[in-house]
Amino acid sequence: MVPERISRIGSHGGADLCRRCKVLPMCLPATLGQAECAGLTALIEPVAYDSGTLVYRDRSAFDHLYLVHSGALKSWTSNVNGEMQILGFHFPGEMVGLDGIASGSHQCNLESLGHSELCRIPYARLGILARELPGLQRRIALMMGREFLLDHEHIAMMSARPAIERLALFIQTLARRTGQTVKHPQAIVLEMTRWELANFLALATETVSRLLAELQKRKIIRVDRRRLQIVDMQRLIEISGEDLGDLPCVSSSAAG
Amino acid sequence: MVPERISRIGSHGGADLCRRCKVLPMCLPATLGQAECAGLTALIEPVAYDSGTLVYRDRSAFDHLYLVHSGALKSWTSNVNGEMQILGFHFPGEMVGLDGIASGSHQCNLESLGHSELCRIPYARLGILARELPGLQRRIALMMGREFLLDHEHIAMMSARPAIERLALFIQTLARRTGQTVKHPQAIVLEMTRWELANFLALATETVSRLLAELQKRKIIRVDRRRLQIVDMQRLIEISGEDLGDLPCVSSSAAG
DNA sequence: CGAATACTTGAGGCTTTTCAATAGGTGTGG
DNA sequence: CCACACCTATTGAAAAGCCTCAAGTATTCG
Repeated sequence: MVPERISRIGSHGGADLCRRCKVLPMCLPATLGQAECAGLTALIEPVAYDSGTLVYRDRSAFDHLYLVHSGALKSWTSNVNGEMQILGFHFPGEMVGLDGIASGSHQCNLESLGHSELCRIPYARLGILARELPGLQRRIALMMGREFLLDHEHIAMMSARPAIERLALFIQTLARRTGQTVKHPQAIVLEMTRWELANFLALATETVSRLLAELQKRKIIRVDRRRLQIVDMQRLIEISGEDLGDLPCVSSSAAG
Repeated sequence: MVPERISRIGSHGGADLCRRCKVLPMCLPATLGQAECAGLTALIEPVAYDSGTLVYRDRSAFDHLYLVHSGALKSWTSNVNGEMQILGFHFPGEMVGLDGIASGSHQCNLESLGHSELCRIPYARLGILARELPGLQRRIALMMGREFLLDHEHIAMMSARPAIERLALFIQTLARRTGQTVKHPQAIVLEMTRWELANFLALATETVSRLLAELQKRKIIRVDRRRLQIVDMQRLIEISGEDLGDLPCVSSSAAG
């Protein structure tokens, strides 16, 4: 039932790991100077996970934080009946593992959806380094702050009461987090199954399927299996009743 | 519509502010030594807010973090239709204001439910102090980590599909966060209205009212206006389908 | 190519919402 | 102190939305 943990050294790597990285602008070292960046890079261990494998397990010891380099992941817990509850999806540039900080052990499972690459950072050493590098300290706080906002978006999304509003909000957040521009929306790849999407939104898979079909019929999106294209962003925003602003904390706006 | 901001110097205060504080074991300085604690205390400004007043406003500048000393608060945003969406309730010992870290401006409103007292801490100076005091640095991370867990609990709660499960989970979390013991449950005071509770759980107020009545009829709780007494914790856990463990990060278990 | 999995579509039923009316509680002013 | 207004909470009946069950189609993987 529970997938085996499989990790291996990721293909990304090297001394200037971060400075070459394509997600640098939205990642932890975004605004760091060369020296600070080098200090951080020295801590990073690239790791990779195949579809369905666990990066960490609920109740396992918390030793590392992770930055998503490529791919997508889900974090989940199971209740007493053994039913999976998906707590969040995680995309490149985002920080993962924060659920372990409070108690010293992880409070959920982190599982790779497709193949994904992450940067693993020893938490204790990161804290020590942050004391020497104020820029890094600020940046860590910013990244954590962004995770709060993502959780709050999730909460707001689940509160949207007509199910189609929930779905419309999800598509918006997905577009932002996978780096879509509002003007020229590219095809989004849904890394998760309909079941996972439904679980995330607290809906039935059949409902998700039906509502995706309806949005397509109304020419707001085009959807074909895992490919999703936003056709009419304006109407998508109208349906969702909320225009999510830009994601904070990417390099251009990361002055704080 | 939006309440005026009213703040005044809180009645709690003094040089050994924290060391006398009744919520110390679950608060930021819980495990700090005397010197560290003194450094932190020097930064703290006690403030108090009356029912319905705002501690901070959506989009206002982020300069301070807060620790709840007494009372209870809600954080909320409004969507394009002007409808309030409650993102969380906040109780003594908890850290508030984290929504401002990522962008440098708050992303929601923080409003006092009843009368409440908070400890206001300048964020920039806290960061500087944390660099000198590793114990404080760890403690800040722990407190933030706890807020992640609370958000995840909220998400899991909203995913519980029969509404009565959601309500049962809420009552459990409320009992924990207001310092109830499992063995001798005291009367809990619901600081929020039924409307606010319903909004938080993404339910209709009428549904909340009906389900509270049902839980009472089944002799699992006793409820009278804002007073709520848990009668049968075991069955409450059975209904909710989840036994929430102890809240991490209180002083006894805050070694990490 | 066959089996297993993922997705779609339809029909009926049930939970929750909505609408509406009533009861209870709180605060103000006479 | 009581009457009144206002707000909050409760309760009922009807409607709607979403879920469950069920069948069928498509896709992936061995």
